[in-house]
Amino acid sequence: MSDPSTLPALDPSRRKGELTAERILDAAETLFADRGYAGTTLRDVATRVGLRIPSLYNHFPSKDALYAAVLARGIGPVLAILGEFGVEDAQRRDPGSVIARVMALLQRHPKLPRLVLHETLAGGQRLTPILRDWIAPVFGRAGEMVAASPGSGRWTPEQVPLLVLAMYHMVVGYFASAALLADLNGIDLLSPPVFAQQTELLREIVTSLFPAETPSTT
Amino acid sequence: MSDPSTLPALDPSRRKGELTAERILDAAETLFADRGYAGTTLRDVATRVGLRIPSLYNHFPSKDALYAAVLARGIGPVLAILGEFGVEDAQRRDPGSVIARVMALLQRHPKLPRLVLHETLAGGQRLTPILRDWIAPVFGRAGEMVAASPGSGRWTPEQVPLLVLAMYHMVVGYFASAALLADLNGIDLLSPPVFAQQTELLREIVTSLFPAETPSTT
Amino acid sequence: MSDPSTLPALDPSRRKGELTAERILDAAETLFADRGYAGTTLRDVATRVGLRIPSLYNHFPSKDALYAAVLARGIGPVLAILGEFGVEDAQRRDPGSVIARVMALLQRHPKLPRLVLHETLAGGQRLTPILRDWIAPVFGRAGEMVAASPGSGRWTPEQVPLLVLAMYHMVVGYFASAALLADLNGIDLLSPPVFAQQTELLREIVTSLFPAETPSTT
Amino acid sequence: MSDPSTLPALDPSRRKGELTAERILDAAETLFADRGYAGTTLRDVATRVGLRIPSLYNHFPSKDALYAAVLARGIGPVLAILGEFGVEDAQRRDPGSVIARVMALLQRHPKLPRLVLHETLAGGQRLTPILRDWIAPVFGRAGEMVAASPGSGRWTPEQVPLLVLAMYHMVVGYFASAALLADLNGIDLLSPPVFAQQTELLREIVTSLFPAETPSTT
DNA sequence: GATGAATGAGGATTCATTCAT
DNA sequence: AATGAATGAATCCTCATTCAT
Repeated sequence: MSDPSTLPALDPSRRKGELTAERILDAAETLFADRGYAGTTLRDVATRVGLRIPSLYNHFPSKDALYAAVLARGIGPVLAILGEFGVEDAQRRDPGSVIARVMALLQRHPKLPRLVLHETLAGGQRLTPILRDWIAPVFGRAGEMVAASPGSGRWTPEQVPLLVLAMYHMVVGYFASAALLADLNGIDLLSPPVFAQQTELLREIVTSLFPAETPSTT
Repeated sequence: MSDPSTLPALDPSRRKGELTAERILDAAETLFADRGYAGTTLRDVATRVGLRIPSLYNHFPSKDALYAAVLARGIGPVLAILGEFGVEDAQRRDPGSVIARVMALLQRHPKLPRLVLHETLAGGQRLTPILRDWIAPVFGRAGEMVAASPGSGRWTPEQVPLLVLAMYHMVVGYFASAALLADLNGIDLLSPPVFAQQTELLREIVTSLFPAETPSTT
Repeated sequence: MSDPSTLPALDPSRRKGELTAERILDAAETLFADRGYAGTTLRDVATRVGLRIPSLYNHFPSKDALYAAVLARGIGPVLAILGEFGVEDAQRRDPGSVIARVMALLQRHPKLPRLVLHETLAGGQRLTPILRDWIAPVFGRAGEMVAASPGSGRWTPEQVPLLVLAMYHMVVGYFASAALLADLNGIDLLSPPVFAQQTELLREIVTSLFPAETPSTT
Repeated sequence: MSDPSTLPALDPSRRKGELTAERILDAAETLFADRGYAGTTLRDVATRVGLRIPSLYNHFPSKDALYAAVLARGIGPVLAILGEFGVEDAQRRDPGSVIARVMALLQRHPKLPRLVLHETLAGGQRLTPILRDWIAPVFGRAGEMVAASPGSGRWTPEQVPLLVLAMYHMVVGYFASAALLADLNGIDLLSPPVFAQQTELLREIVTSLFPAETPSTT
């Protein structure tokens, strides 16, 4: 994200300001993901960035705006990528690969699920528009993918949205529980081996739910 | 939860006192579940109960204690019931029925999952002991049940905890998303028909994952 | 204002609270009159009362509300008294006595003119409604009084409001300048002798403007 | 005030610089007159000029200095002109013409009275020296003029300063109330017709107070 | 058991100012 | 001359808590 070498020489002063904004976003993302909106203090953010509180206001006009920016920066790219498959993948024989790719994507944005979950618990009051505009379509497309999947014959149309939701929860909840399990059992869910195991598990679960071979007998 | 009709005529003053504590717990439970610990204010609680803030201190010594009491009151009965099956049910042929019963149990305590999820997201810092003492054993027992299930041959021992976790997330996440979906799509996940559908779906999913009859052929 | 001896024994606790509120109003009145709204800080008010800032919020919900209360408490009684004459006095032969009585009234509320003047300078933005409801009628009545005065034949109907305004400014401005002149020349405009002189002057001025005996010839 | 058209072609860069300072003074004058010192923010000033805050510091070393400059620029010319008459006019038969000329002068500097009034209310603490040096002499000269006026026989020497003050307040208060009345009644006191009426009214009032013809009969 | 009053600590935000660019 | 960034101080206000009543 902050890779100066790849960028053509910008006006250095602007560059610096943008970097600071990015660092603020990084700090805020972590804190919001950990503690939620109410539990996060601008003092925490500032301290983490190595600034004084008023300096934050040189980059974001309010705590709310900072939160929105964190969400936008986090959700945007993920949804963009999410939007890419779905068209082609619905036709594939392997729905399990989709969930594996989602996991891989989220592995690079592990704070996002917690961020979204905080919002979800709060009823999305603060940023319902963002959620409405961004998440709803993804759920819709996911439903279409499920419906188009080979093994979807098992499920009634009414079940499809709930099925998507359940898979969503399996994925998102995994990230949500990571911190707690690390604290409780010393197991780091986000460590590569465990993560690979989880991905494999999800793939198997999906495969179970969409038994691709079923139509072969027909 | 606060069901005065079932109580025999108590000494009115004492009963009133208990009722007040109960009413505070009710209000706090709702608010903590909705907004988390940091997002909930004693003012909110007091207003919801129809008291002034200092009165809360006649019943609970601090906000933290109130939170702990809410968690204890919420988690306790559920875990108690959860503890009952497991022994017998592990022997049964139908792991799906277990999850159905959990759903039925949580339907009567719908705020509990959100409460726990808030804690989970926060890393359980505030009340790790409660979680350690209460939740960890349940997970352990659930793992044993899964391992003892007829269809468990599919899963390696390493996968079992992750499998339990995934099912846990499917259940808990469902309650967590209820408020948001109600707000977003107008769908009330907690309405009886949808809830029944979800329960049935989970049962089918579990059945898929533990194909009880399959091994009969082997 | 705070005269406990005349009041029947109230519930002491309530009494105390009301006294505190009154003391806050006193302090705020002085400060708002001296420095205006923006120039007055709650810290100043609290310090002057001998409280900490948050305690102010036990009595007034916001700085704005405190300001409104100060204005209401200050303007209310004055306007009430102002409203009393006008009916009868319009019939009198001596318009100068009215202004003398206004001066006597304001002598007991010397901060009020400065308070109102601050508002006036600010365009009354903050409390236009109060001004509209309270001051406008007084001006209207004053205009009627002027029009009904014996010597009013000199003035055209269009001049009457401007005449009222000019007299208003003579009165109000006197109080506004008091602090400055005390500071600059050491003259205390509010000292009884000077004040009596000013009252007499105003009476003469008004008498000049409404030469009561003139109509006798007509 | 900032009338570029009358200026011969200056060195553009220098001219632009001066213009910027002038524009800052214009903006600040309006804001200080409207909201007083405490109620005016450098952000407001900068926004109104179309600059960022730090740029103001290229032209004025502090908010206080800016305020002083506004006052100096506003008061200076007016006092200069005010100083011109007095000598000659004291001899004239028509004291009403003096006040008419003051009004005409202030019509071109309508913010000045409000600026001064803000200072007056604040006790002149901030800029007492300016007031002492500039305003006191004017009052003194005005007193001399009044004493030298034909109709001054009515007034005792002790009354003269108070009389001057009262007339001062009639004039200054008129400008102070302009904004409020515009807001309240939609009457624009500064519109030419109303202003002419007010000037005429003041002339009549002064004439009443100094009945020039009186000595003729004796 | 309930509450008005008081308060230390801390919340987000604004302000005037400085400095490097 | 203009400005983005940074900041100490102070703004209004809220919070959890205590205490006397």
